[in-house]
Amino acid sequence: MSMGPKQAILAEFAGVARALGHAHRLELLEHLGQGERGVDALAVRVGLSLANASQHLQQLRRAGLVANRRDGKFIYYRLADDGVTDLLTALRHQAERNLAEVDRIRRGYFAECDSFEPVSREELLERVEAGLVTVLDVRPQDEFGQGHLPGAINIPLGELQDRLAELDPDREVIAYCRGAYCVFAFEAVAALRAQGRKARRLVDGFPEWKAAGLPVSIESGFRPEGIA
Amino acid sequence: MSMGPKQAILAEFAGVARALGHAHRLELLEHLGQGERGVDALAVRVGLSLANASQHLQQLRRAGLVANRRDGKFIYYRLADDGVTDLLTALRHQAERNLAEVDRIRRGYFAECDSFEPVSREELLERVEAGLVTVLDVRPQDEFGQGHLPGAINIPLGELQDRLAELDPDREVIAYCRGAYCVFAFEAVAALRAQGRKARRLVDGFPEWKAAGLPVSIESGFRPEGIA
DNA sequence: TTTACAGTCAAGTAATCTATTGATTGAAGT
DNA sequence: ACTTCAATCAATAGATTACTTGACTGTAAA
Repeated sequence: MSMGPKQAILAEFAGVARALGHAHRLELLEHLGQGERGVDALAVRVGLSLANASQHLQQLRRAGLVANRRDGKFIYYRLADDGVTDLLTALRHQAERNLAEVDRIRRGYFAECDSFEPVSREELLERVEAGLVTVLDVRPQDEFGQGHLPGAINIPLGELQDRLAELDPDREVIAYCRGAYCVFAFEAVAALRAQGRKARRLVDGFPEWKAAGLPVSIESGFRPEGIA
Repeated sequence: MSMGPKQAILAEFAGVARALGHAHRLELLEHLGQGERGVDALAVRVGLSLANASQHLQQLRRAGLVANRRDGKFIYYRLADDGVTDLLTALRHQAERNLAEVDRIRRGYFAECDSFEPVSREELLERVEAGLVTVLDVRPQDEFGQGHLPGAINIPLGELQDRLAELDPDREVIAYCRGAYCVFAFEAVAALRAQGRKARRLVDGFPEWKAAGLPVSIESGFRPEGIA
């Protein structure tokens, strides 16, 4: 049952990959990409029982993908480092390139919203510099508070209809949310276009922006817990 | 039991990750990184039964990580694209950064050989330009034939002692093999240093070189099958 | 101290994954 | 047609994983 050093190391790598091998854990990682959170908040957002979420989080911790800290009676989990987002991005790109099934699901659900090319990070930076666009963060308020694109306006998706007045009608809106497959930005763009506004979405979300080393704003005095 | 588009897509991503979640499959991918191979050759090299290797390869194919083609009665598998190597590299880096266990195994087995800093791809290119080093490929002959670094000399590890005369004693040797955890390069460097030669190893192996878009030489008329 | 709550642990069942065995398919050669 | 060989398929037993339930630990507040 013994094996060489290479097999031992490959077994460790395989352990990391297996930790990524469950949709619930990927969704937990997506939420952790927004900032650190308590177990209960994660469980609610991902739709898991508390015990189940706890166990998935511990698998991620054993694989070195997340870390945690205790503060009072809460335990906050966070991504181990920005490299985790890079690994998730590599996984996503691989799946998008070579899995017909992913493409089929994308086309089925996201077809109409996706008909306008998403905006790259570089293009967004240029157009913000030039003062041509409004950057719109459609995530819940607390996620916005833990970090967001500089100069972005936060209007959670549910409030968008009521707060349209806050957006300059003459400027194009570029919306973003949690990541490439978070539906918030898709729906926000669809809603804005239905109102006759010019709107596109950023190609991916906040965690990828941060992992790319681009500047991030944080509200002073944010509360890590609490659902807005 | 139904779920939204995001969950469906995350489940696909998880499937790709799960395909990477077994040491044998990672080793198969490492071998496929050298070039395409038949099922039997892979099974022998990785030490699996034919049926078992076949089934692992089919899992990799379902996940879109490898592709295959039939030629006569042989079926040749290959990596789906160079992005697979990128994903494997991202996985390796993540594990190296955050898993103490990987570090422990490295130290235990590779300590003495690793005491000299590995050479980066950039440094190798510079020193080859300047004519300062001999590049040594210690993989089996057939893997060399399917693609190797330009100007590299191929001496499989087992023949190194007998063919020392082919290496200029006054030039430093930079050895490489299949990848960062392939032991061939470690052992070649150790053997050369034991002979009083100057020798270091390239930081990783041939697949990473190729995936980085650097130039690759291929022997004309190579035979994909056959163990040297 | 007691109570309350966040989170973990332990145990059990159902489902999934792994590796082996032997049968089967598909292409070549006789 | 028959044989041969590469590879896949099918069926199985044993191991691992997922989710639930209920008990337990650690911290804070009454």
